[in-house]
Amino acid sequence: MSERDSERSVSQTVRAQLALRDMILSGQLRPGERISELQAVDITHVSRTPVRLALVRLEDEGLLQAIPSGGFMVKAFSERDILDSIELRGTLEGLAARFAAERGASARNLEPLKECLADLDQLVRQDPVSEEAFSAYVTLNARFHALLTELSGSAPLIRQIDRVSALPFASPSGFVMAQSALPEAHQILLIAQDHHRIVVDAIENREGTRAEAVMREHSRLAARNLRLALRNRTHLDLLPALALLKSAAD
Amino acid sequence: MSERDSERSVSQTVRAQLALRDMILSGQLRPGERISELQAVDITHVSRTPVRLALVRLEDEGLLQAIPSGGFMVKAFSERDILDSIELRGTLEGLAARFAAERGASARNLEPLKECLADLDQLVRQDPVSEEAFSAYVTLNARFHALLTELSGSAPLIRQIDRVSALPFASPSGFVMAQSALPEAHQILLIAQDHHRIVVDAIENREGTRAEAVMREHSRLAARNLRLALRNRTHLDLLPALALLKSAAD
DNA sequence: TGAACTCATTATGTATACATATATCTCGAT
DNA sequence: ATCGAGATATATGTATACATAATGAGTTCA
Repeated sequence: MSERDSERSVSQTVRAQLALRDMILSGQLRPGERISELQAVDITHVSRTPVRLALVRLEDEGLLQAIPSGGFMVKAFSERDILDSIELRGTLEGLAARFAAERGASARNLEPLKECLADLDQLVRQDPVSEEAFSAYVTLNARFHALLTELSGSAPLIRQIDRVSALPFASPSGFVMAQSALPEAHQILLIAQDHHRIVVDAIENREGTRAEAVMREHSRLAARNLRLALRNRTHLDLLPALALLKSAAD
Repeated sequence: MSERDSERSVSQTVRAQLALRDMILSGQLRPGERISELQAVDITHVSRTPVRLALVRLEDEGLLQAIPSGGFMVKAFSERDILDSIELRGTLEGLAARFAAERGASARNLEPLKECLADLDQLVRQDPVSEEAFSAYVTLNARFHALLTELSGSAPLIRQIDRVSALPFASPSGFVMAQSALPEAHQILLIAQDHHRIVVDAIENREGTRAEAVMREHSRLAARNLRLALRNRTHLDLLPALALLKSAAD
């Protein structure tokens, strides 16, 4: 019921944006495919005006690409693009961690991050990590990264990180679920959590360079997960984001 | 004449975007001020539909801020925001330089960058740098940074750098003209050019870390210029970008 | 057979009318 | 005098009609 309420209260523009985004990420609209406004109108059942705004928003979200002669097409990403986006996020989160450290995040501001860290600890402790635990991990992990980003205290940086993380395959939790299907799952989780711990410690001790380096390395776990997932091509269904991957067959 | 042609050929949306951007950067629309669609219609003489698109574009350009209840206001930046944006650009350009170095930019791709470097050398050699030389420097400097960014070969990274550099005070050439009025002008120019030379050298020798570090430091010259310009409050008129600065008086 | 041109179709660009939400100002009551 | 309610004005949200540009199919000519 609350969903129907929110559906009613939300603007047509947002509704269209959500619907189109879903179709792109689920692969119903394929990379390279042109997406005309009228087609989008049919899909979303809203008129051209909000549809057009939704398309523009999806463009700067990075999911669509403007066609020079007008209109939009679904953006296609190479594996390299994805890896670069991950490295990019790592670099920005590294900067955020450095800012937090150098500027002396107050104990009060560090508190939520530490709580989040403790919650994550509890999850990671289980040896065979249950499916639900993985799902909870994804949520908490996202929260940890969001808190860390906030801790930088830099609005321009927060903005950029949010923009990069909007691409599902570049987001901090983008490949965690895929990882759950891997034999190395628990091991990677332990390493990731160790990174989390180190970063908080470094920030607390004002070790900017250390905090930065660790966050950079941390993001490379996502790259590792991606490569592993692509190799054992099982469970790719856990990665809707890969619908955007340029297939080599094309 | 060509200007009139281009004015005619360009879409109303772009025209509105340009007009509004000018007014924001020139300070005719002040930070914090709400900018209603009808007001924008009056200013730009185009109808609400393209005006609205222009406003959305200016929002993700970073010049406007969405108001929760709808509409937009001119974004206000603190001095800290500006400094952070510069550091952010430096970090991203550093990553671009590292990519270029690690991935082995080919001699053929390095050529244009080296030419640009040589052109800059000639300008910098003059001791009292003329006004025109400064202006030429701005152009060439922008070109150098663009070429370097391209050299990373990473579309996602290029995109991000372009986004950051869209803010006038974060762009590589944002404070060069202001610098021209300073007594330290020539000295800073020499240092900047030395950075340029080192970065090219590092890329050529595949020294990724060195290239990255130098580009980071390079961006801090802009921060230095900003501080100097704000201190000797003369020649602030050379910095239209500062129209966006939150005044302490407010 | 292939290249180019024409015309029909379909796309986007723009303006505007209408609907709805939000802010403001006045007036009245406490 | 201050607070609150209601009306008025003004904002944005949405739909749609019309204008214009791009696209593609079919045909004709070299």
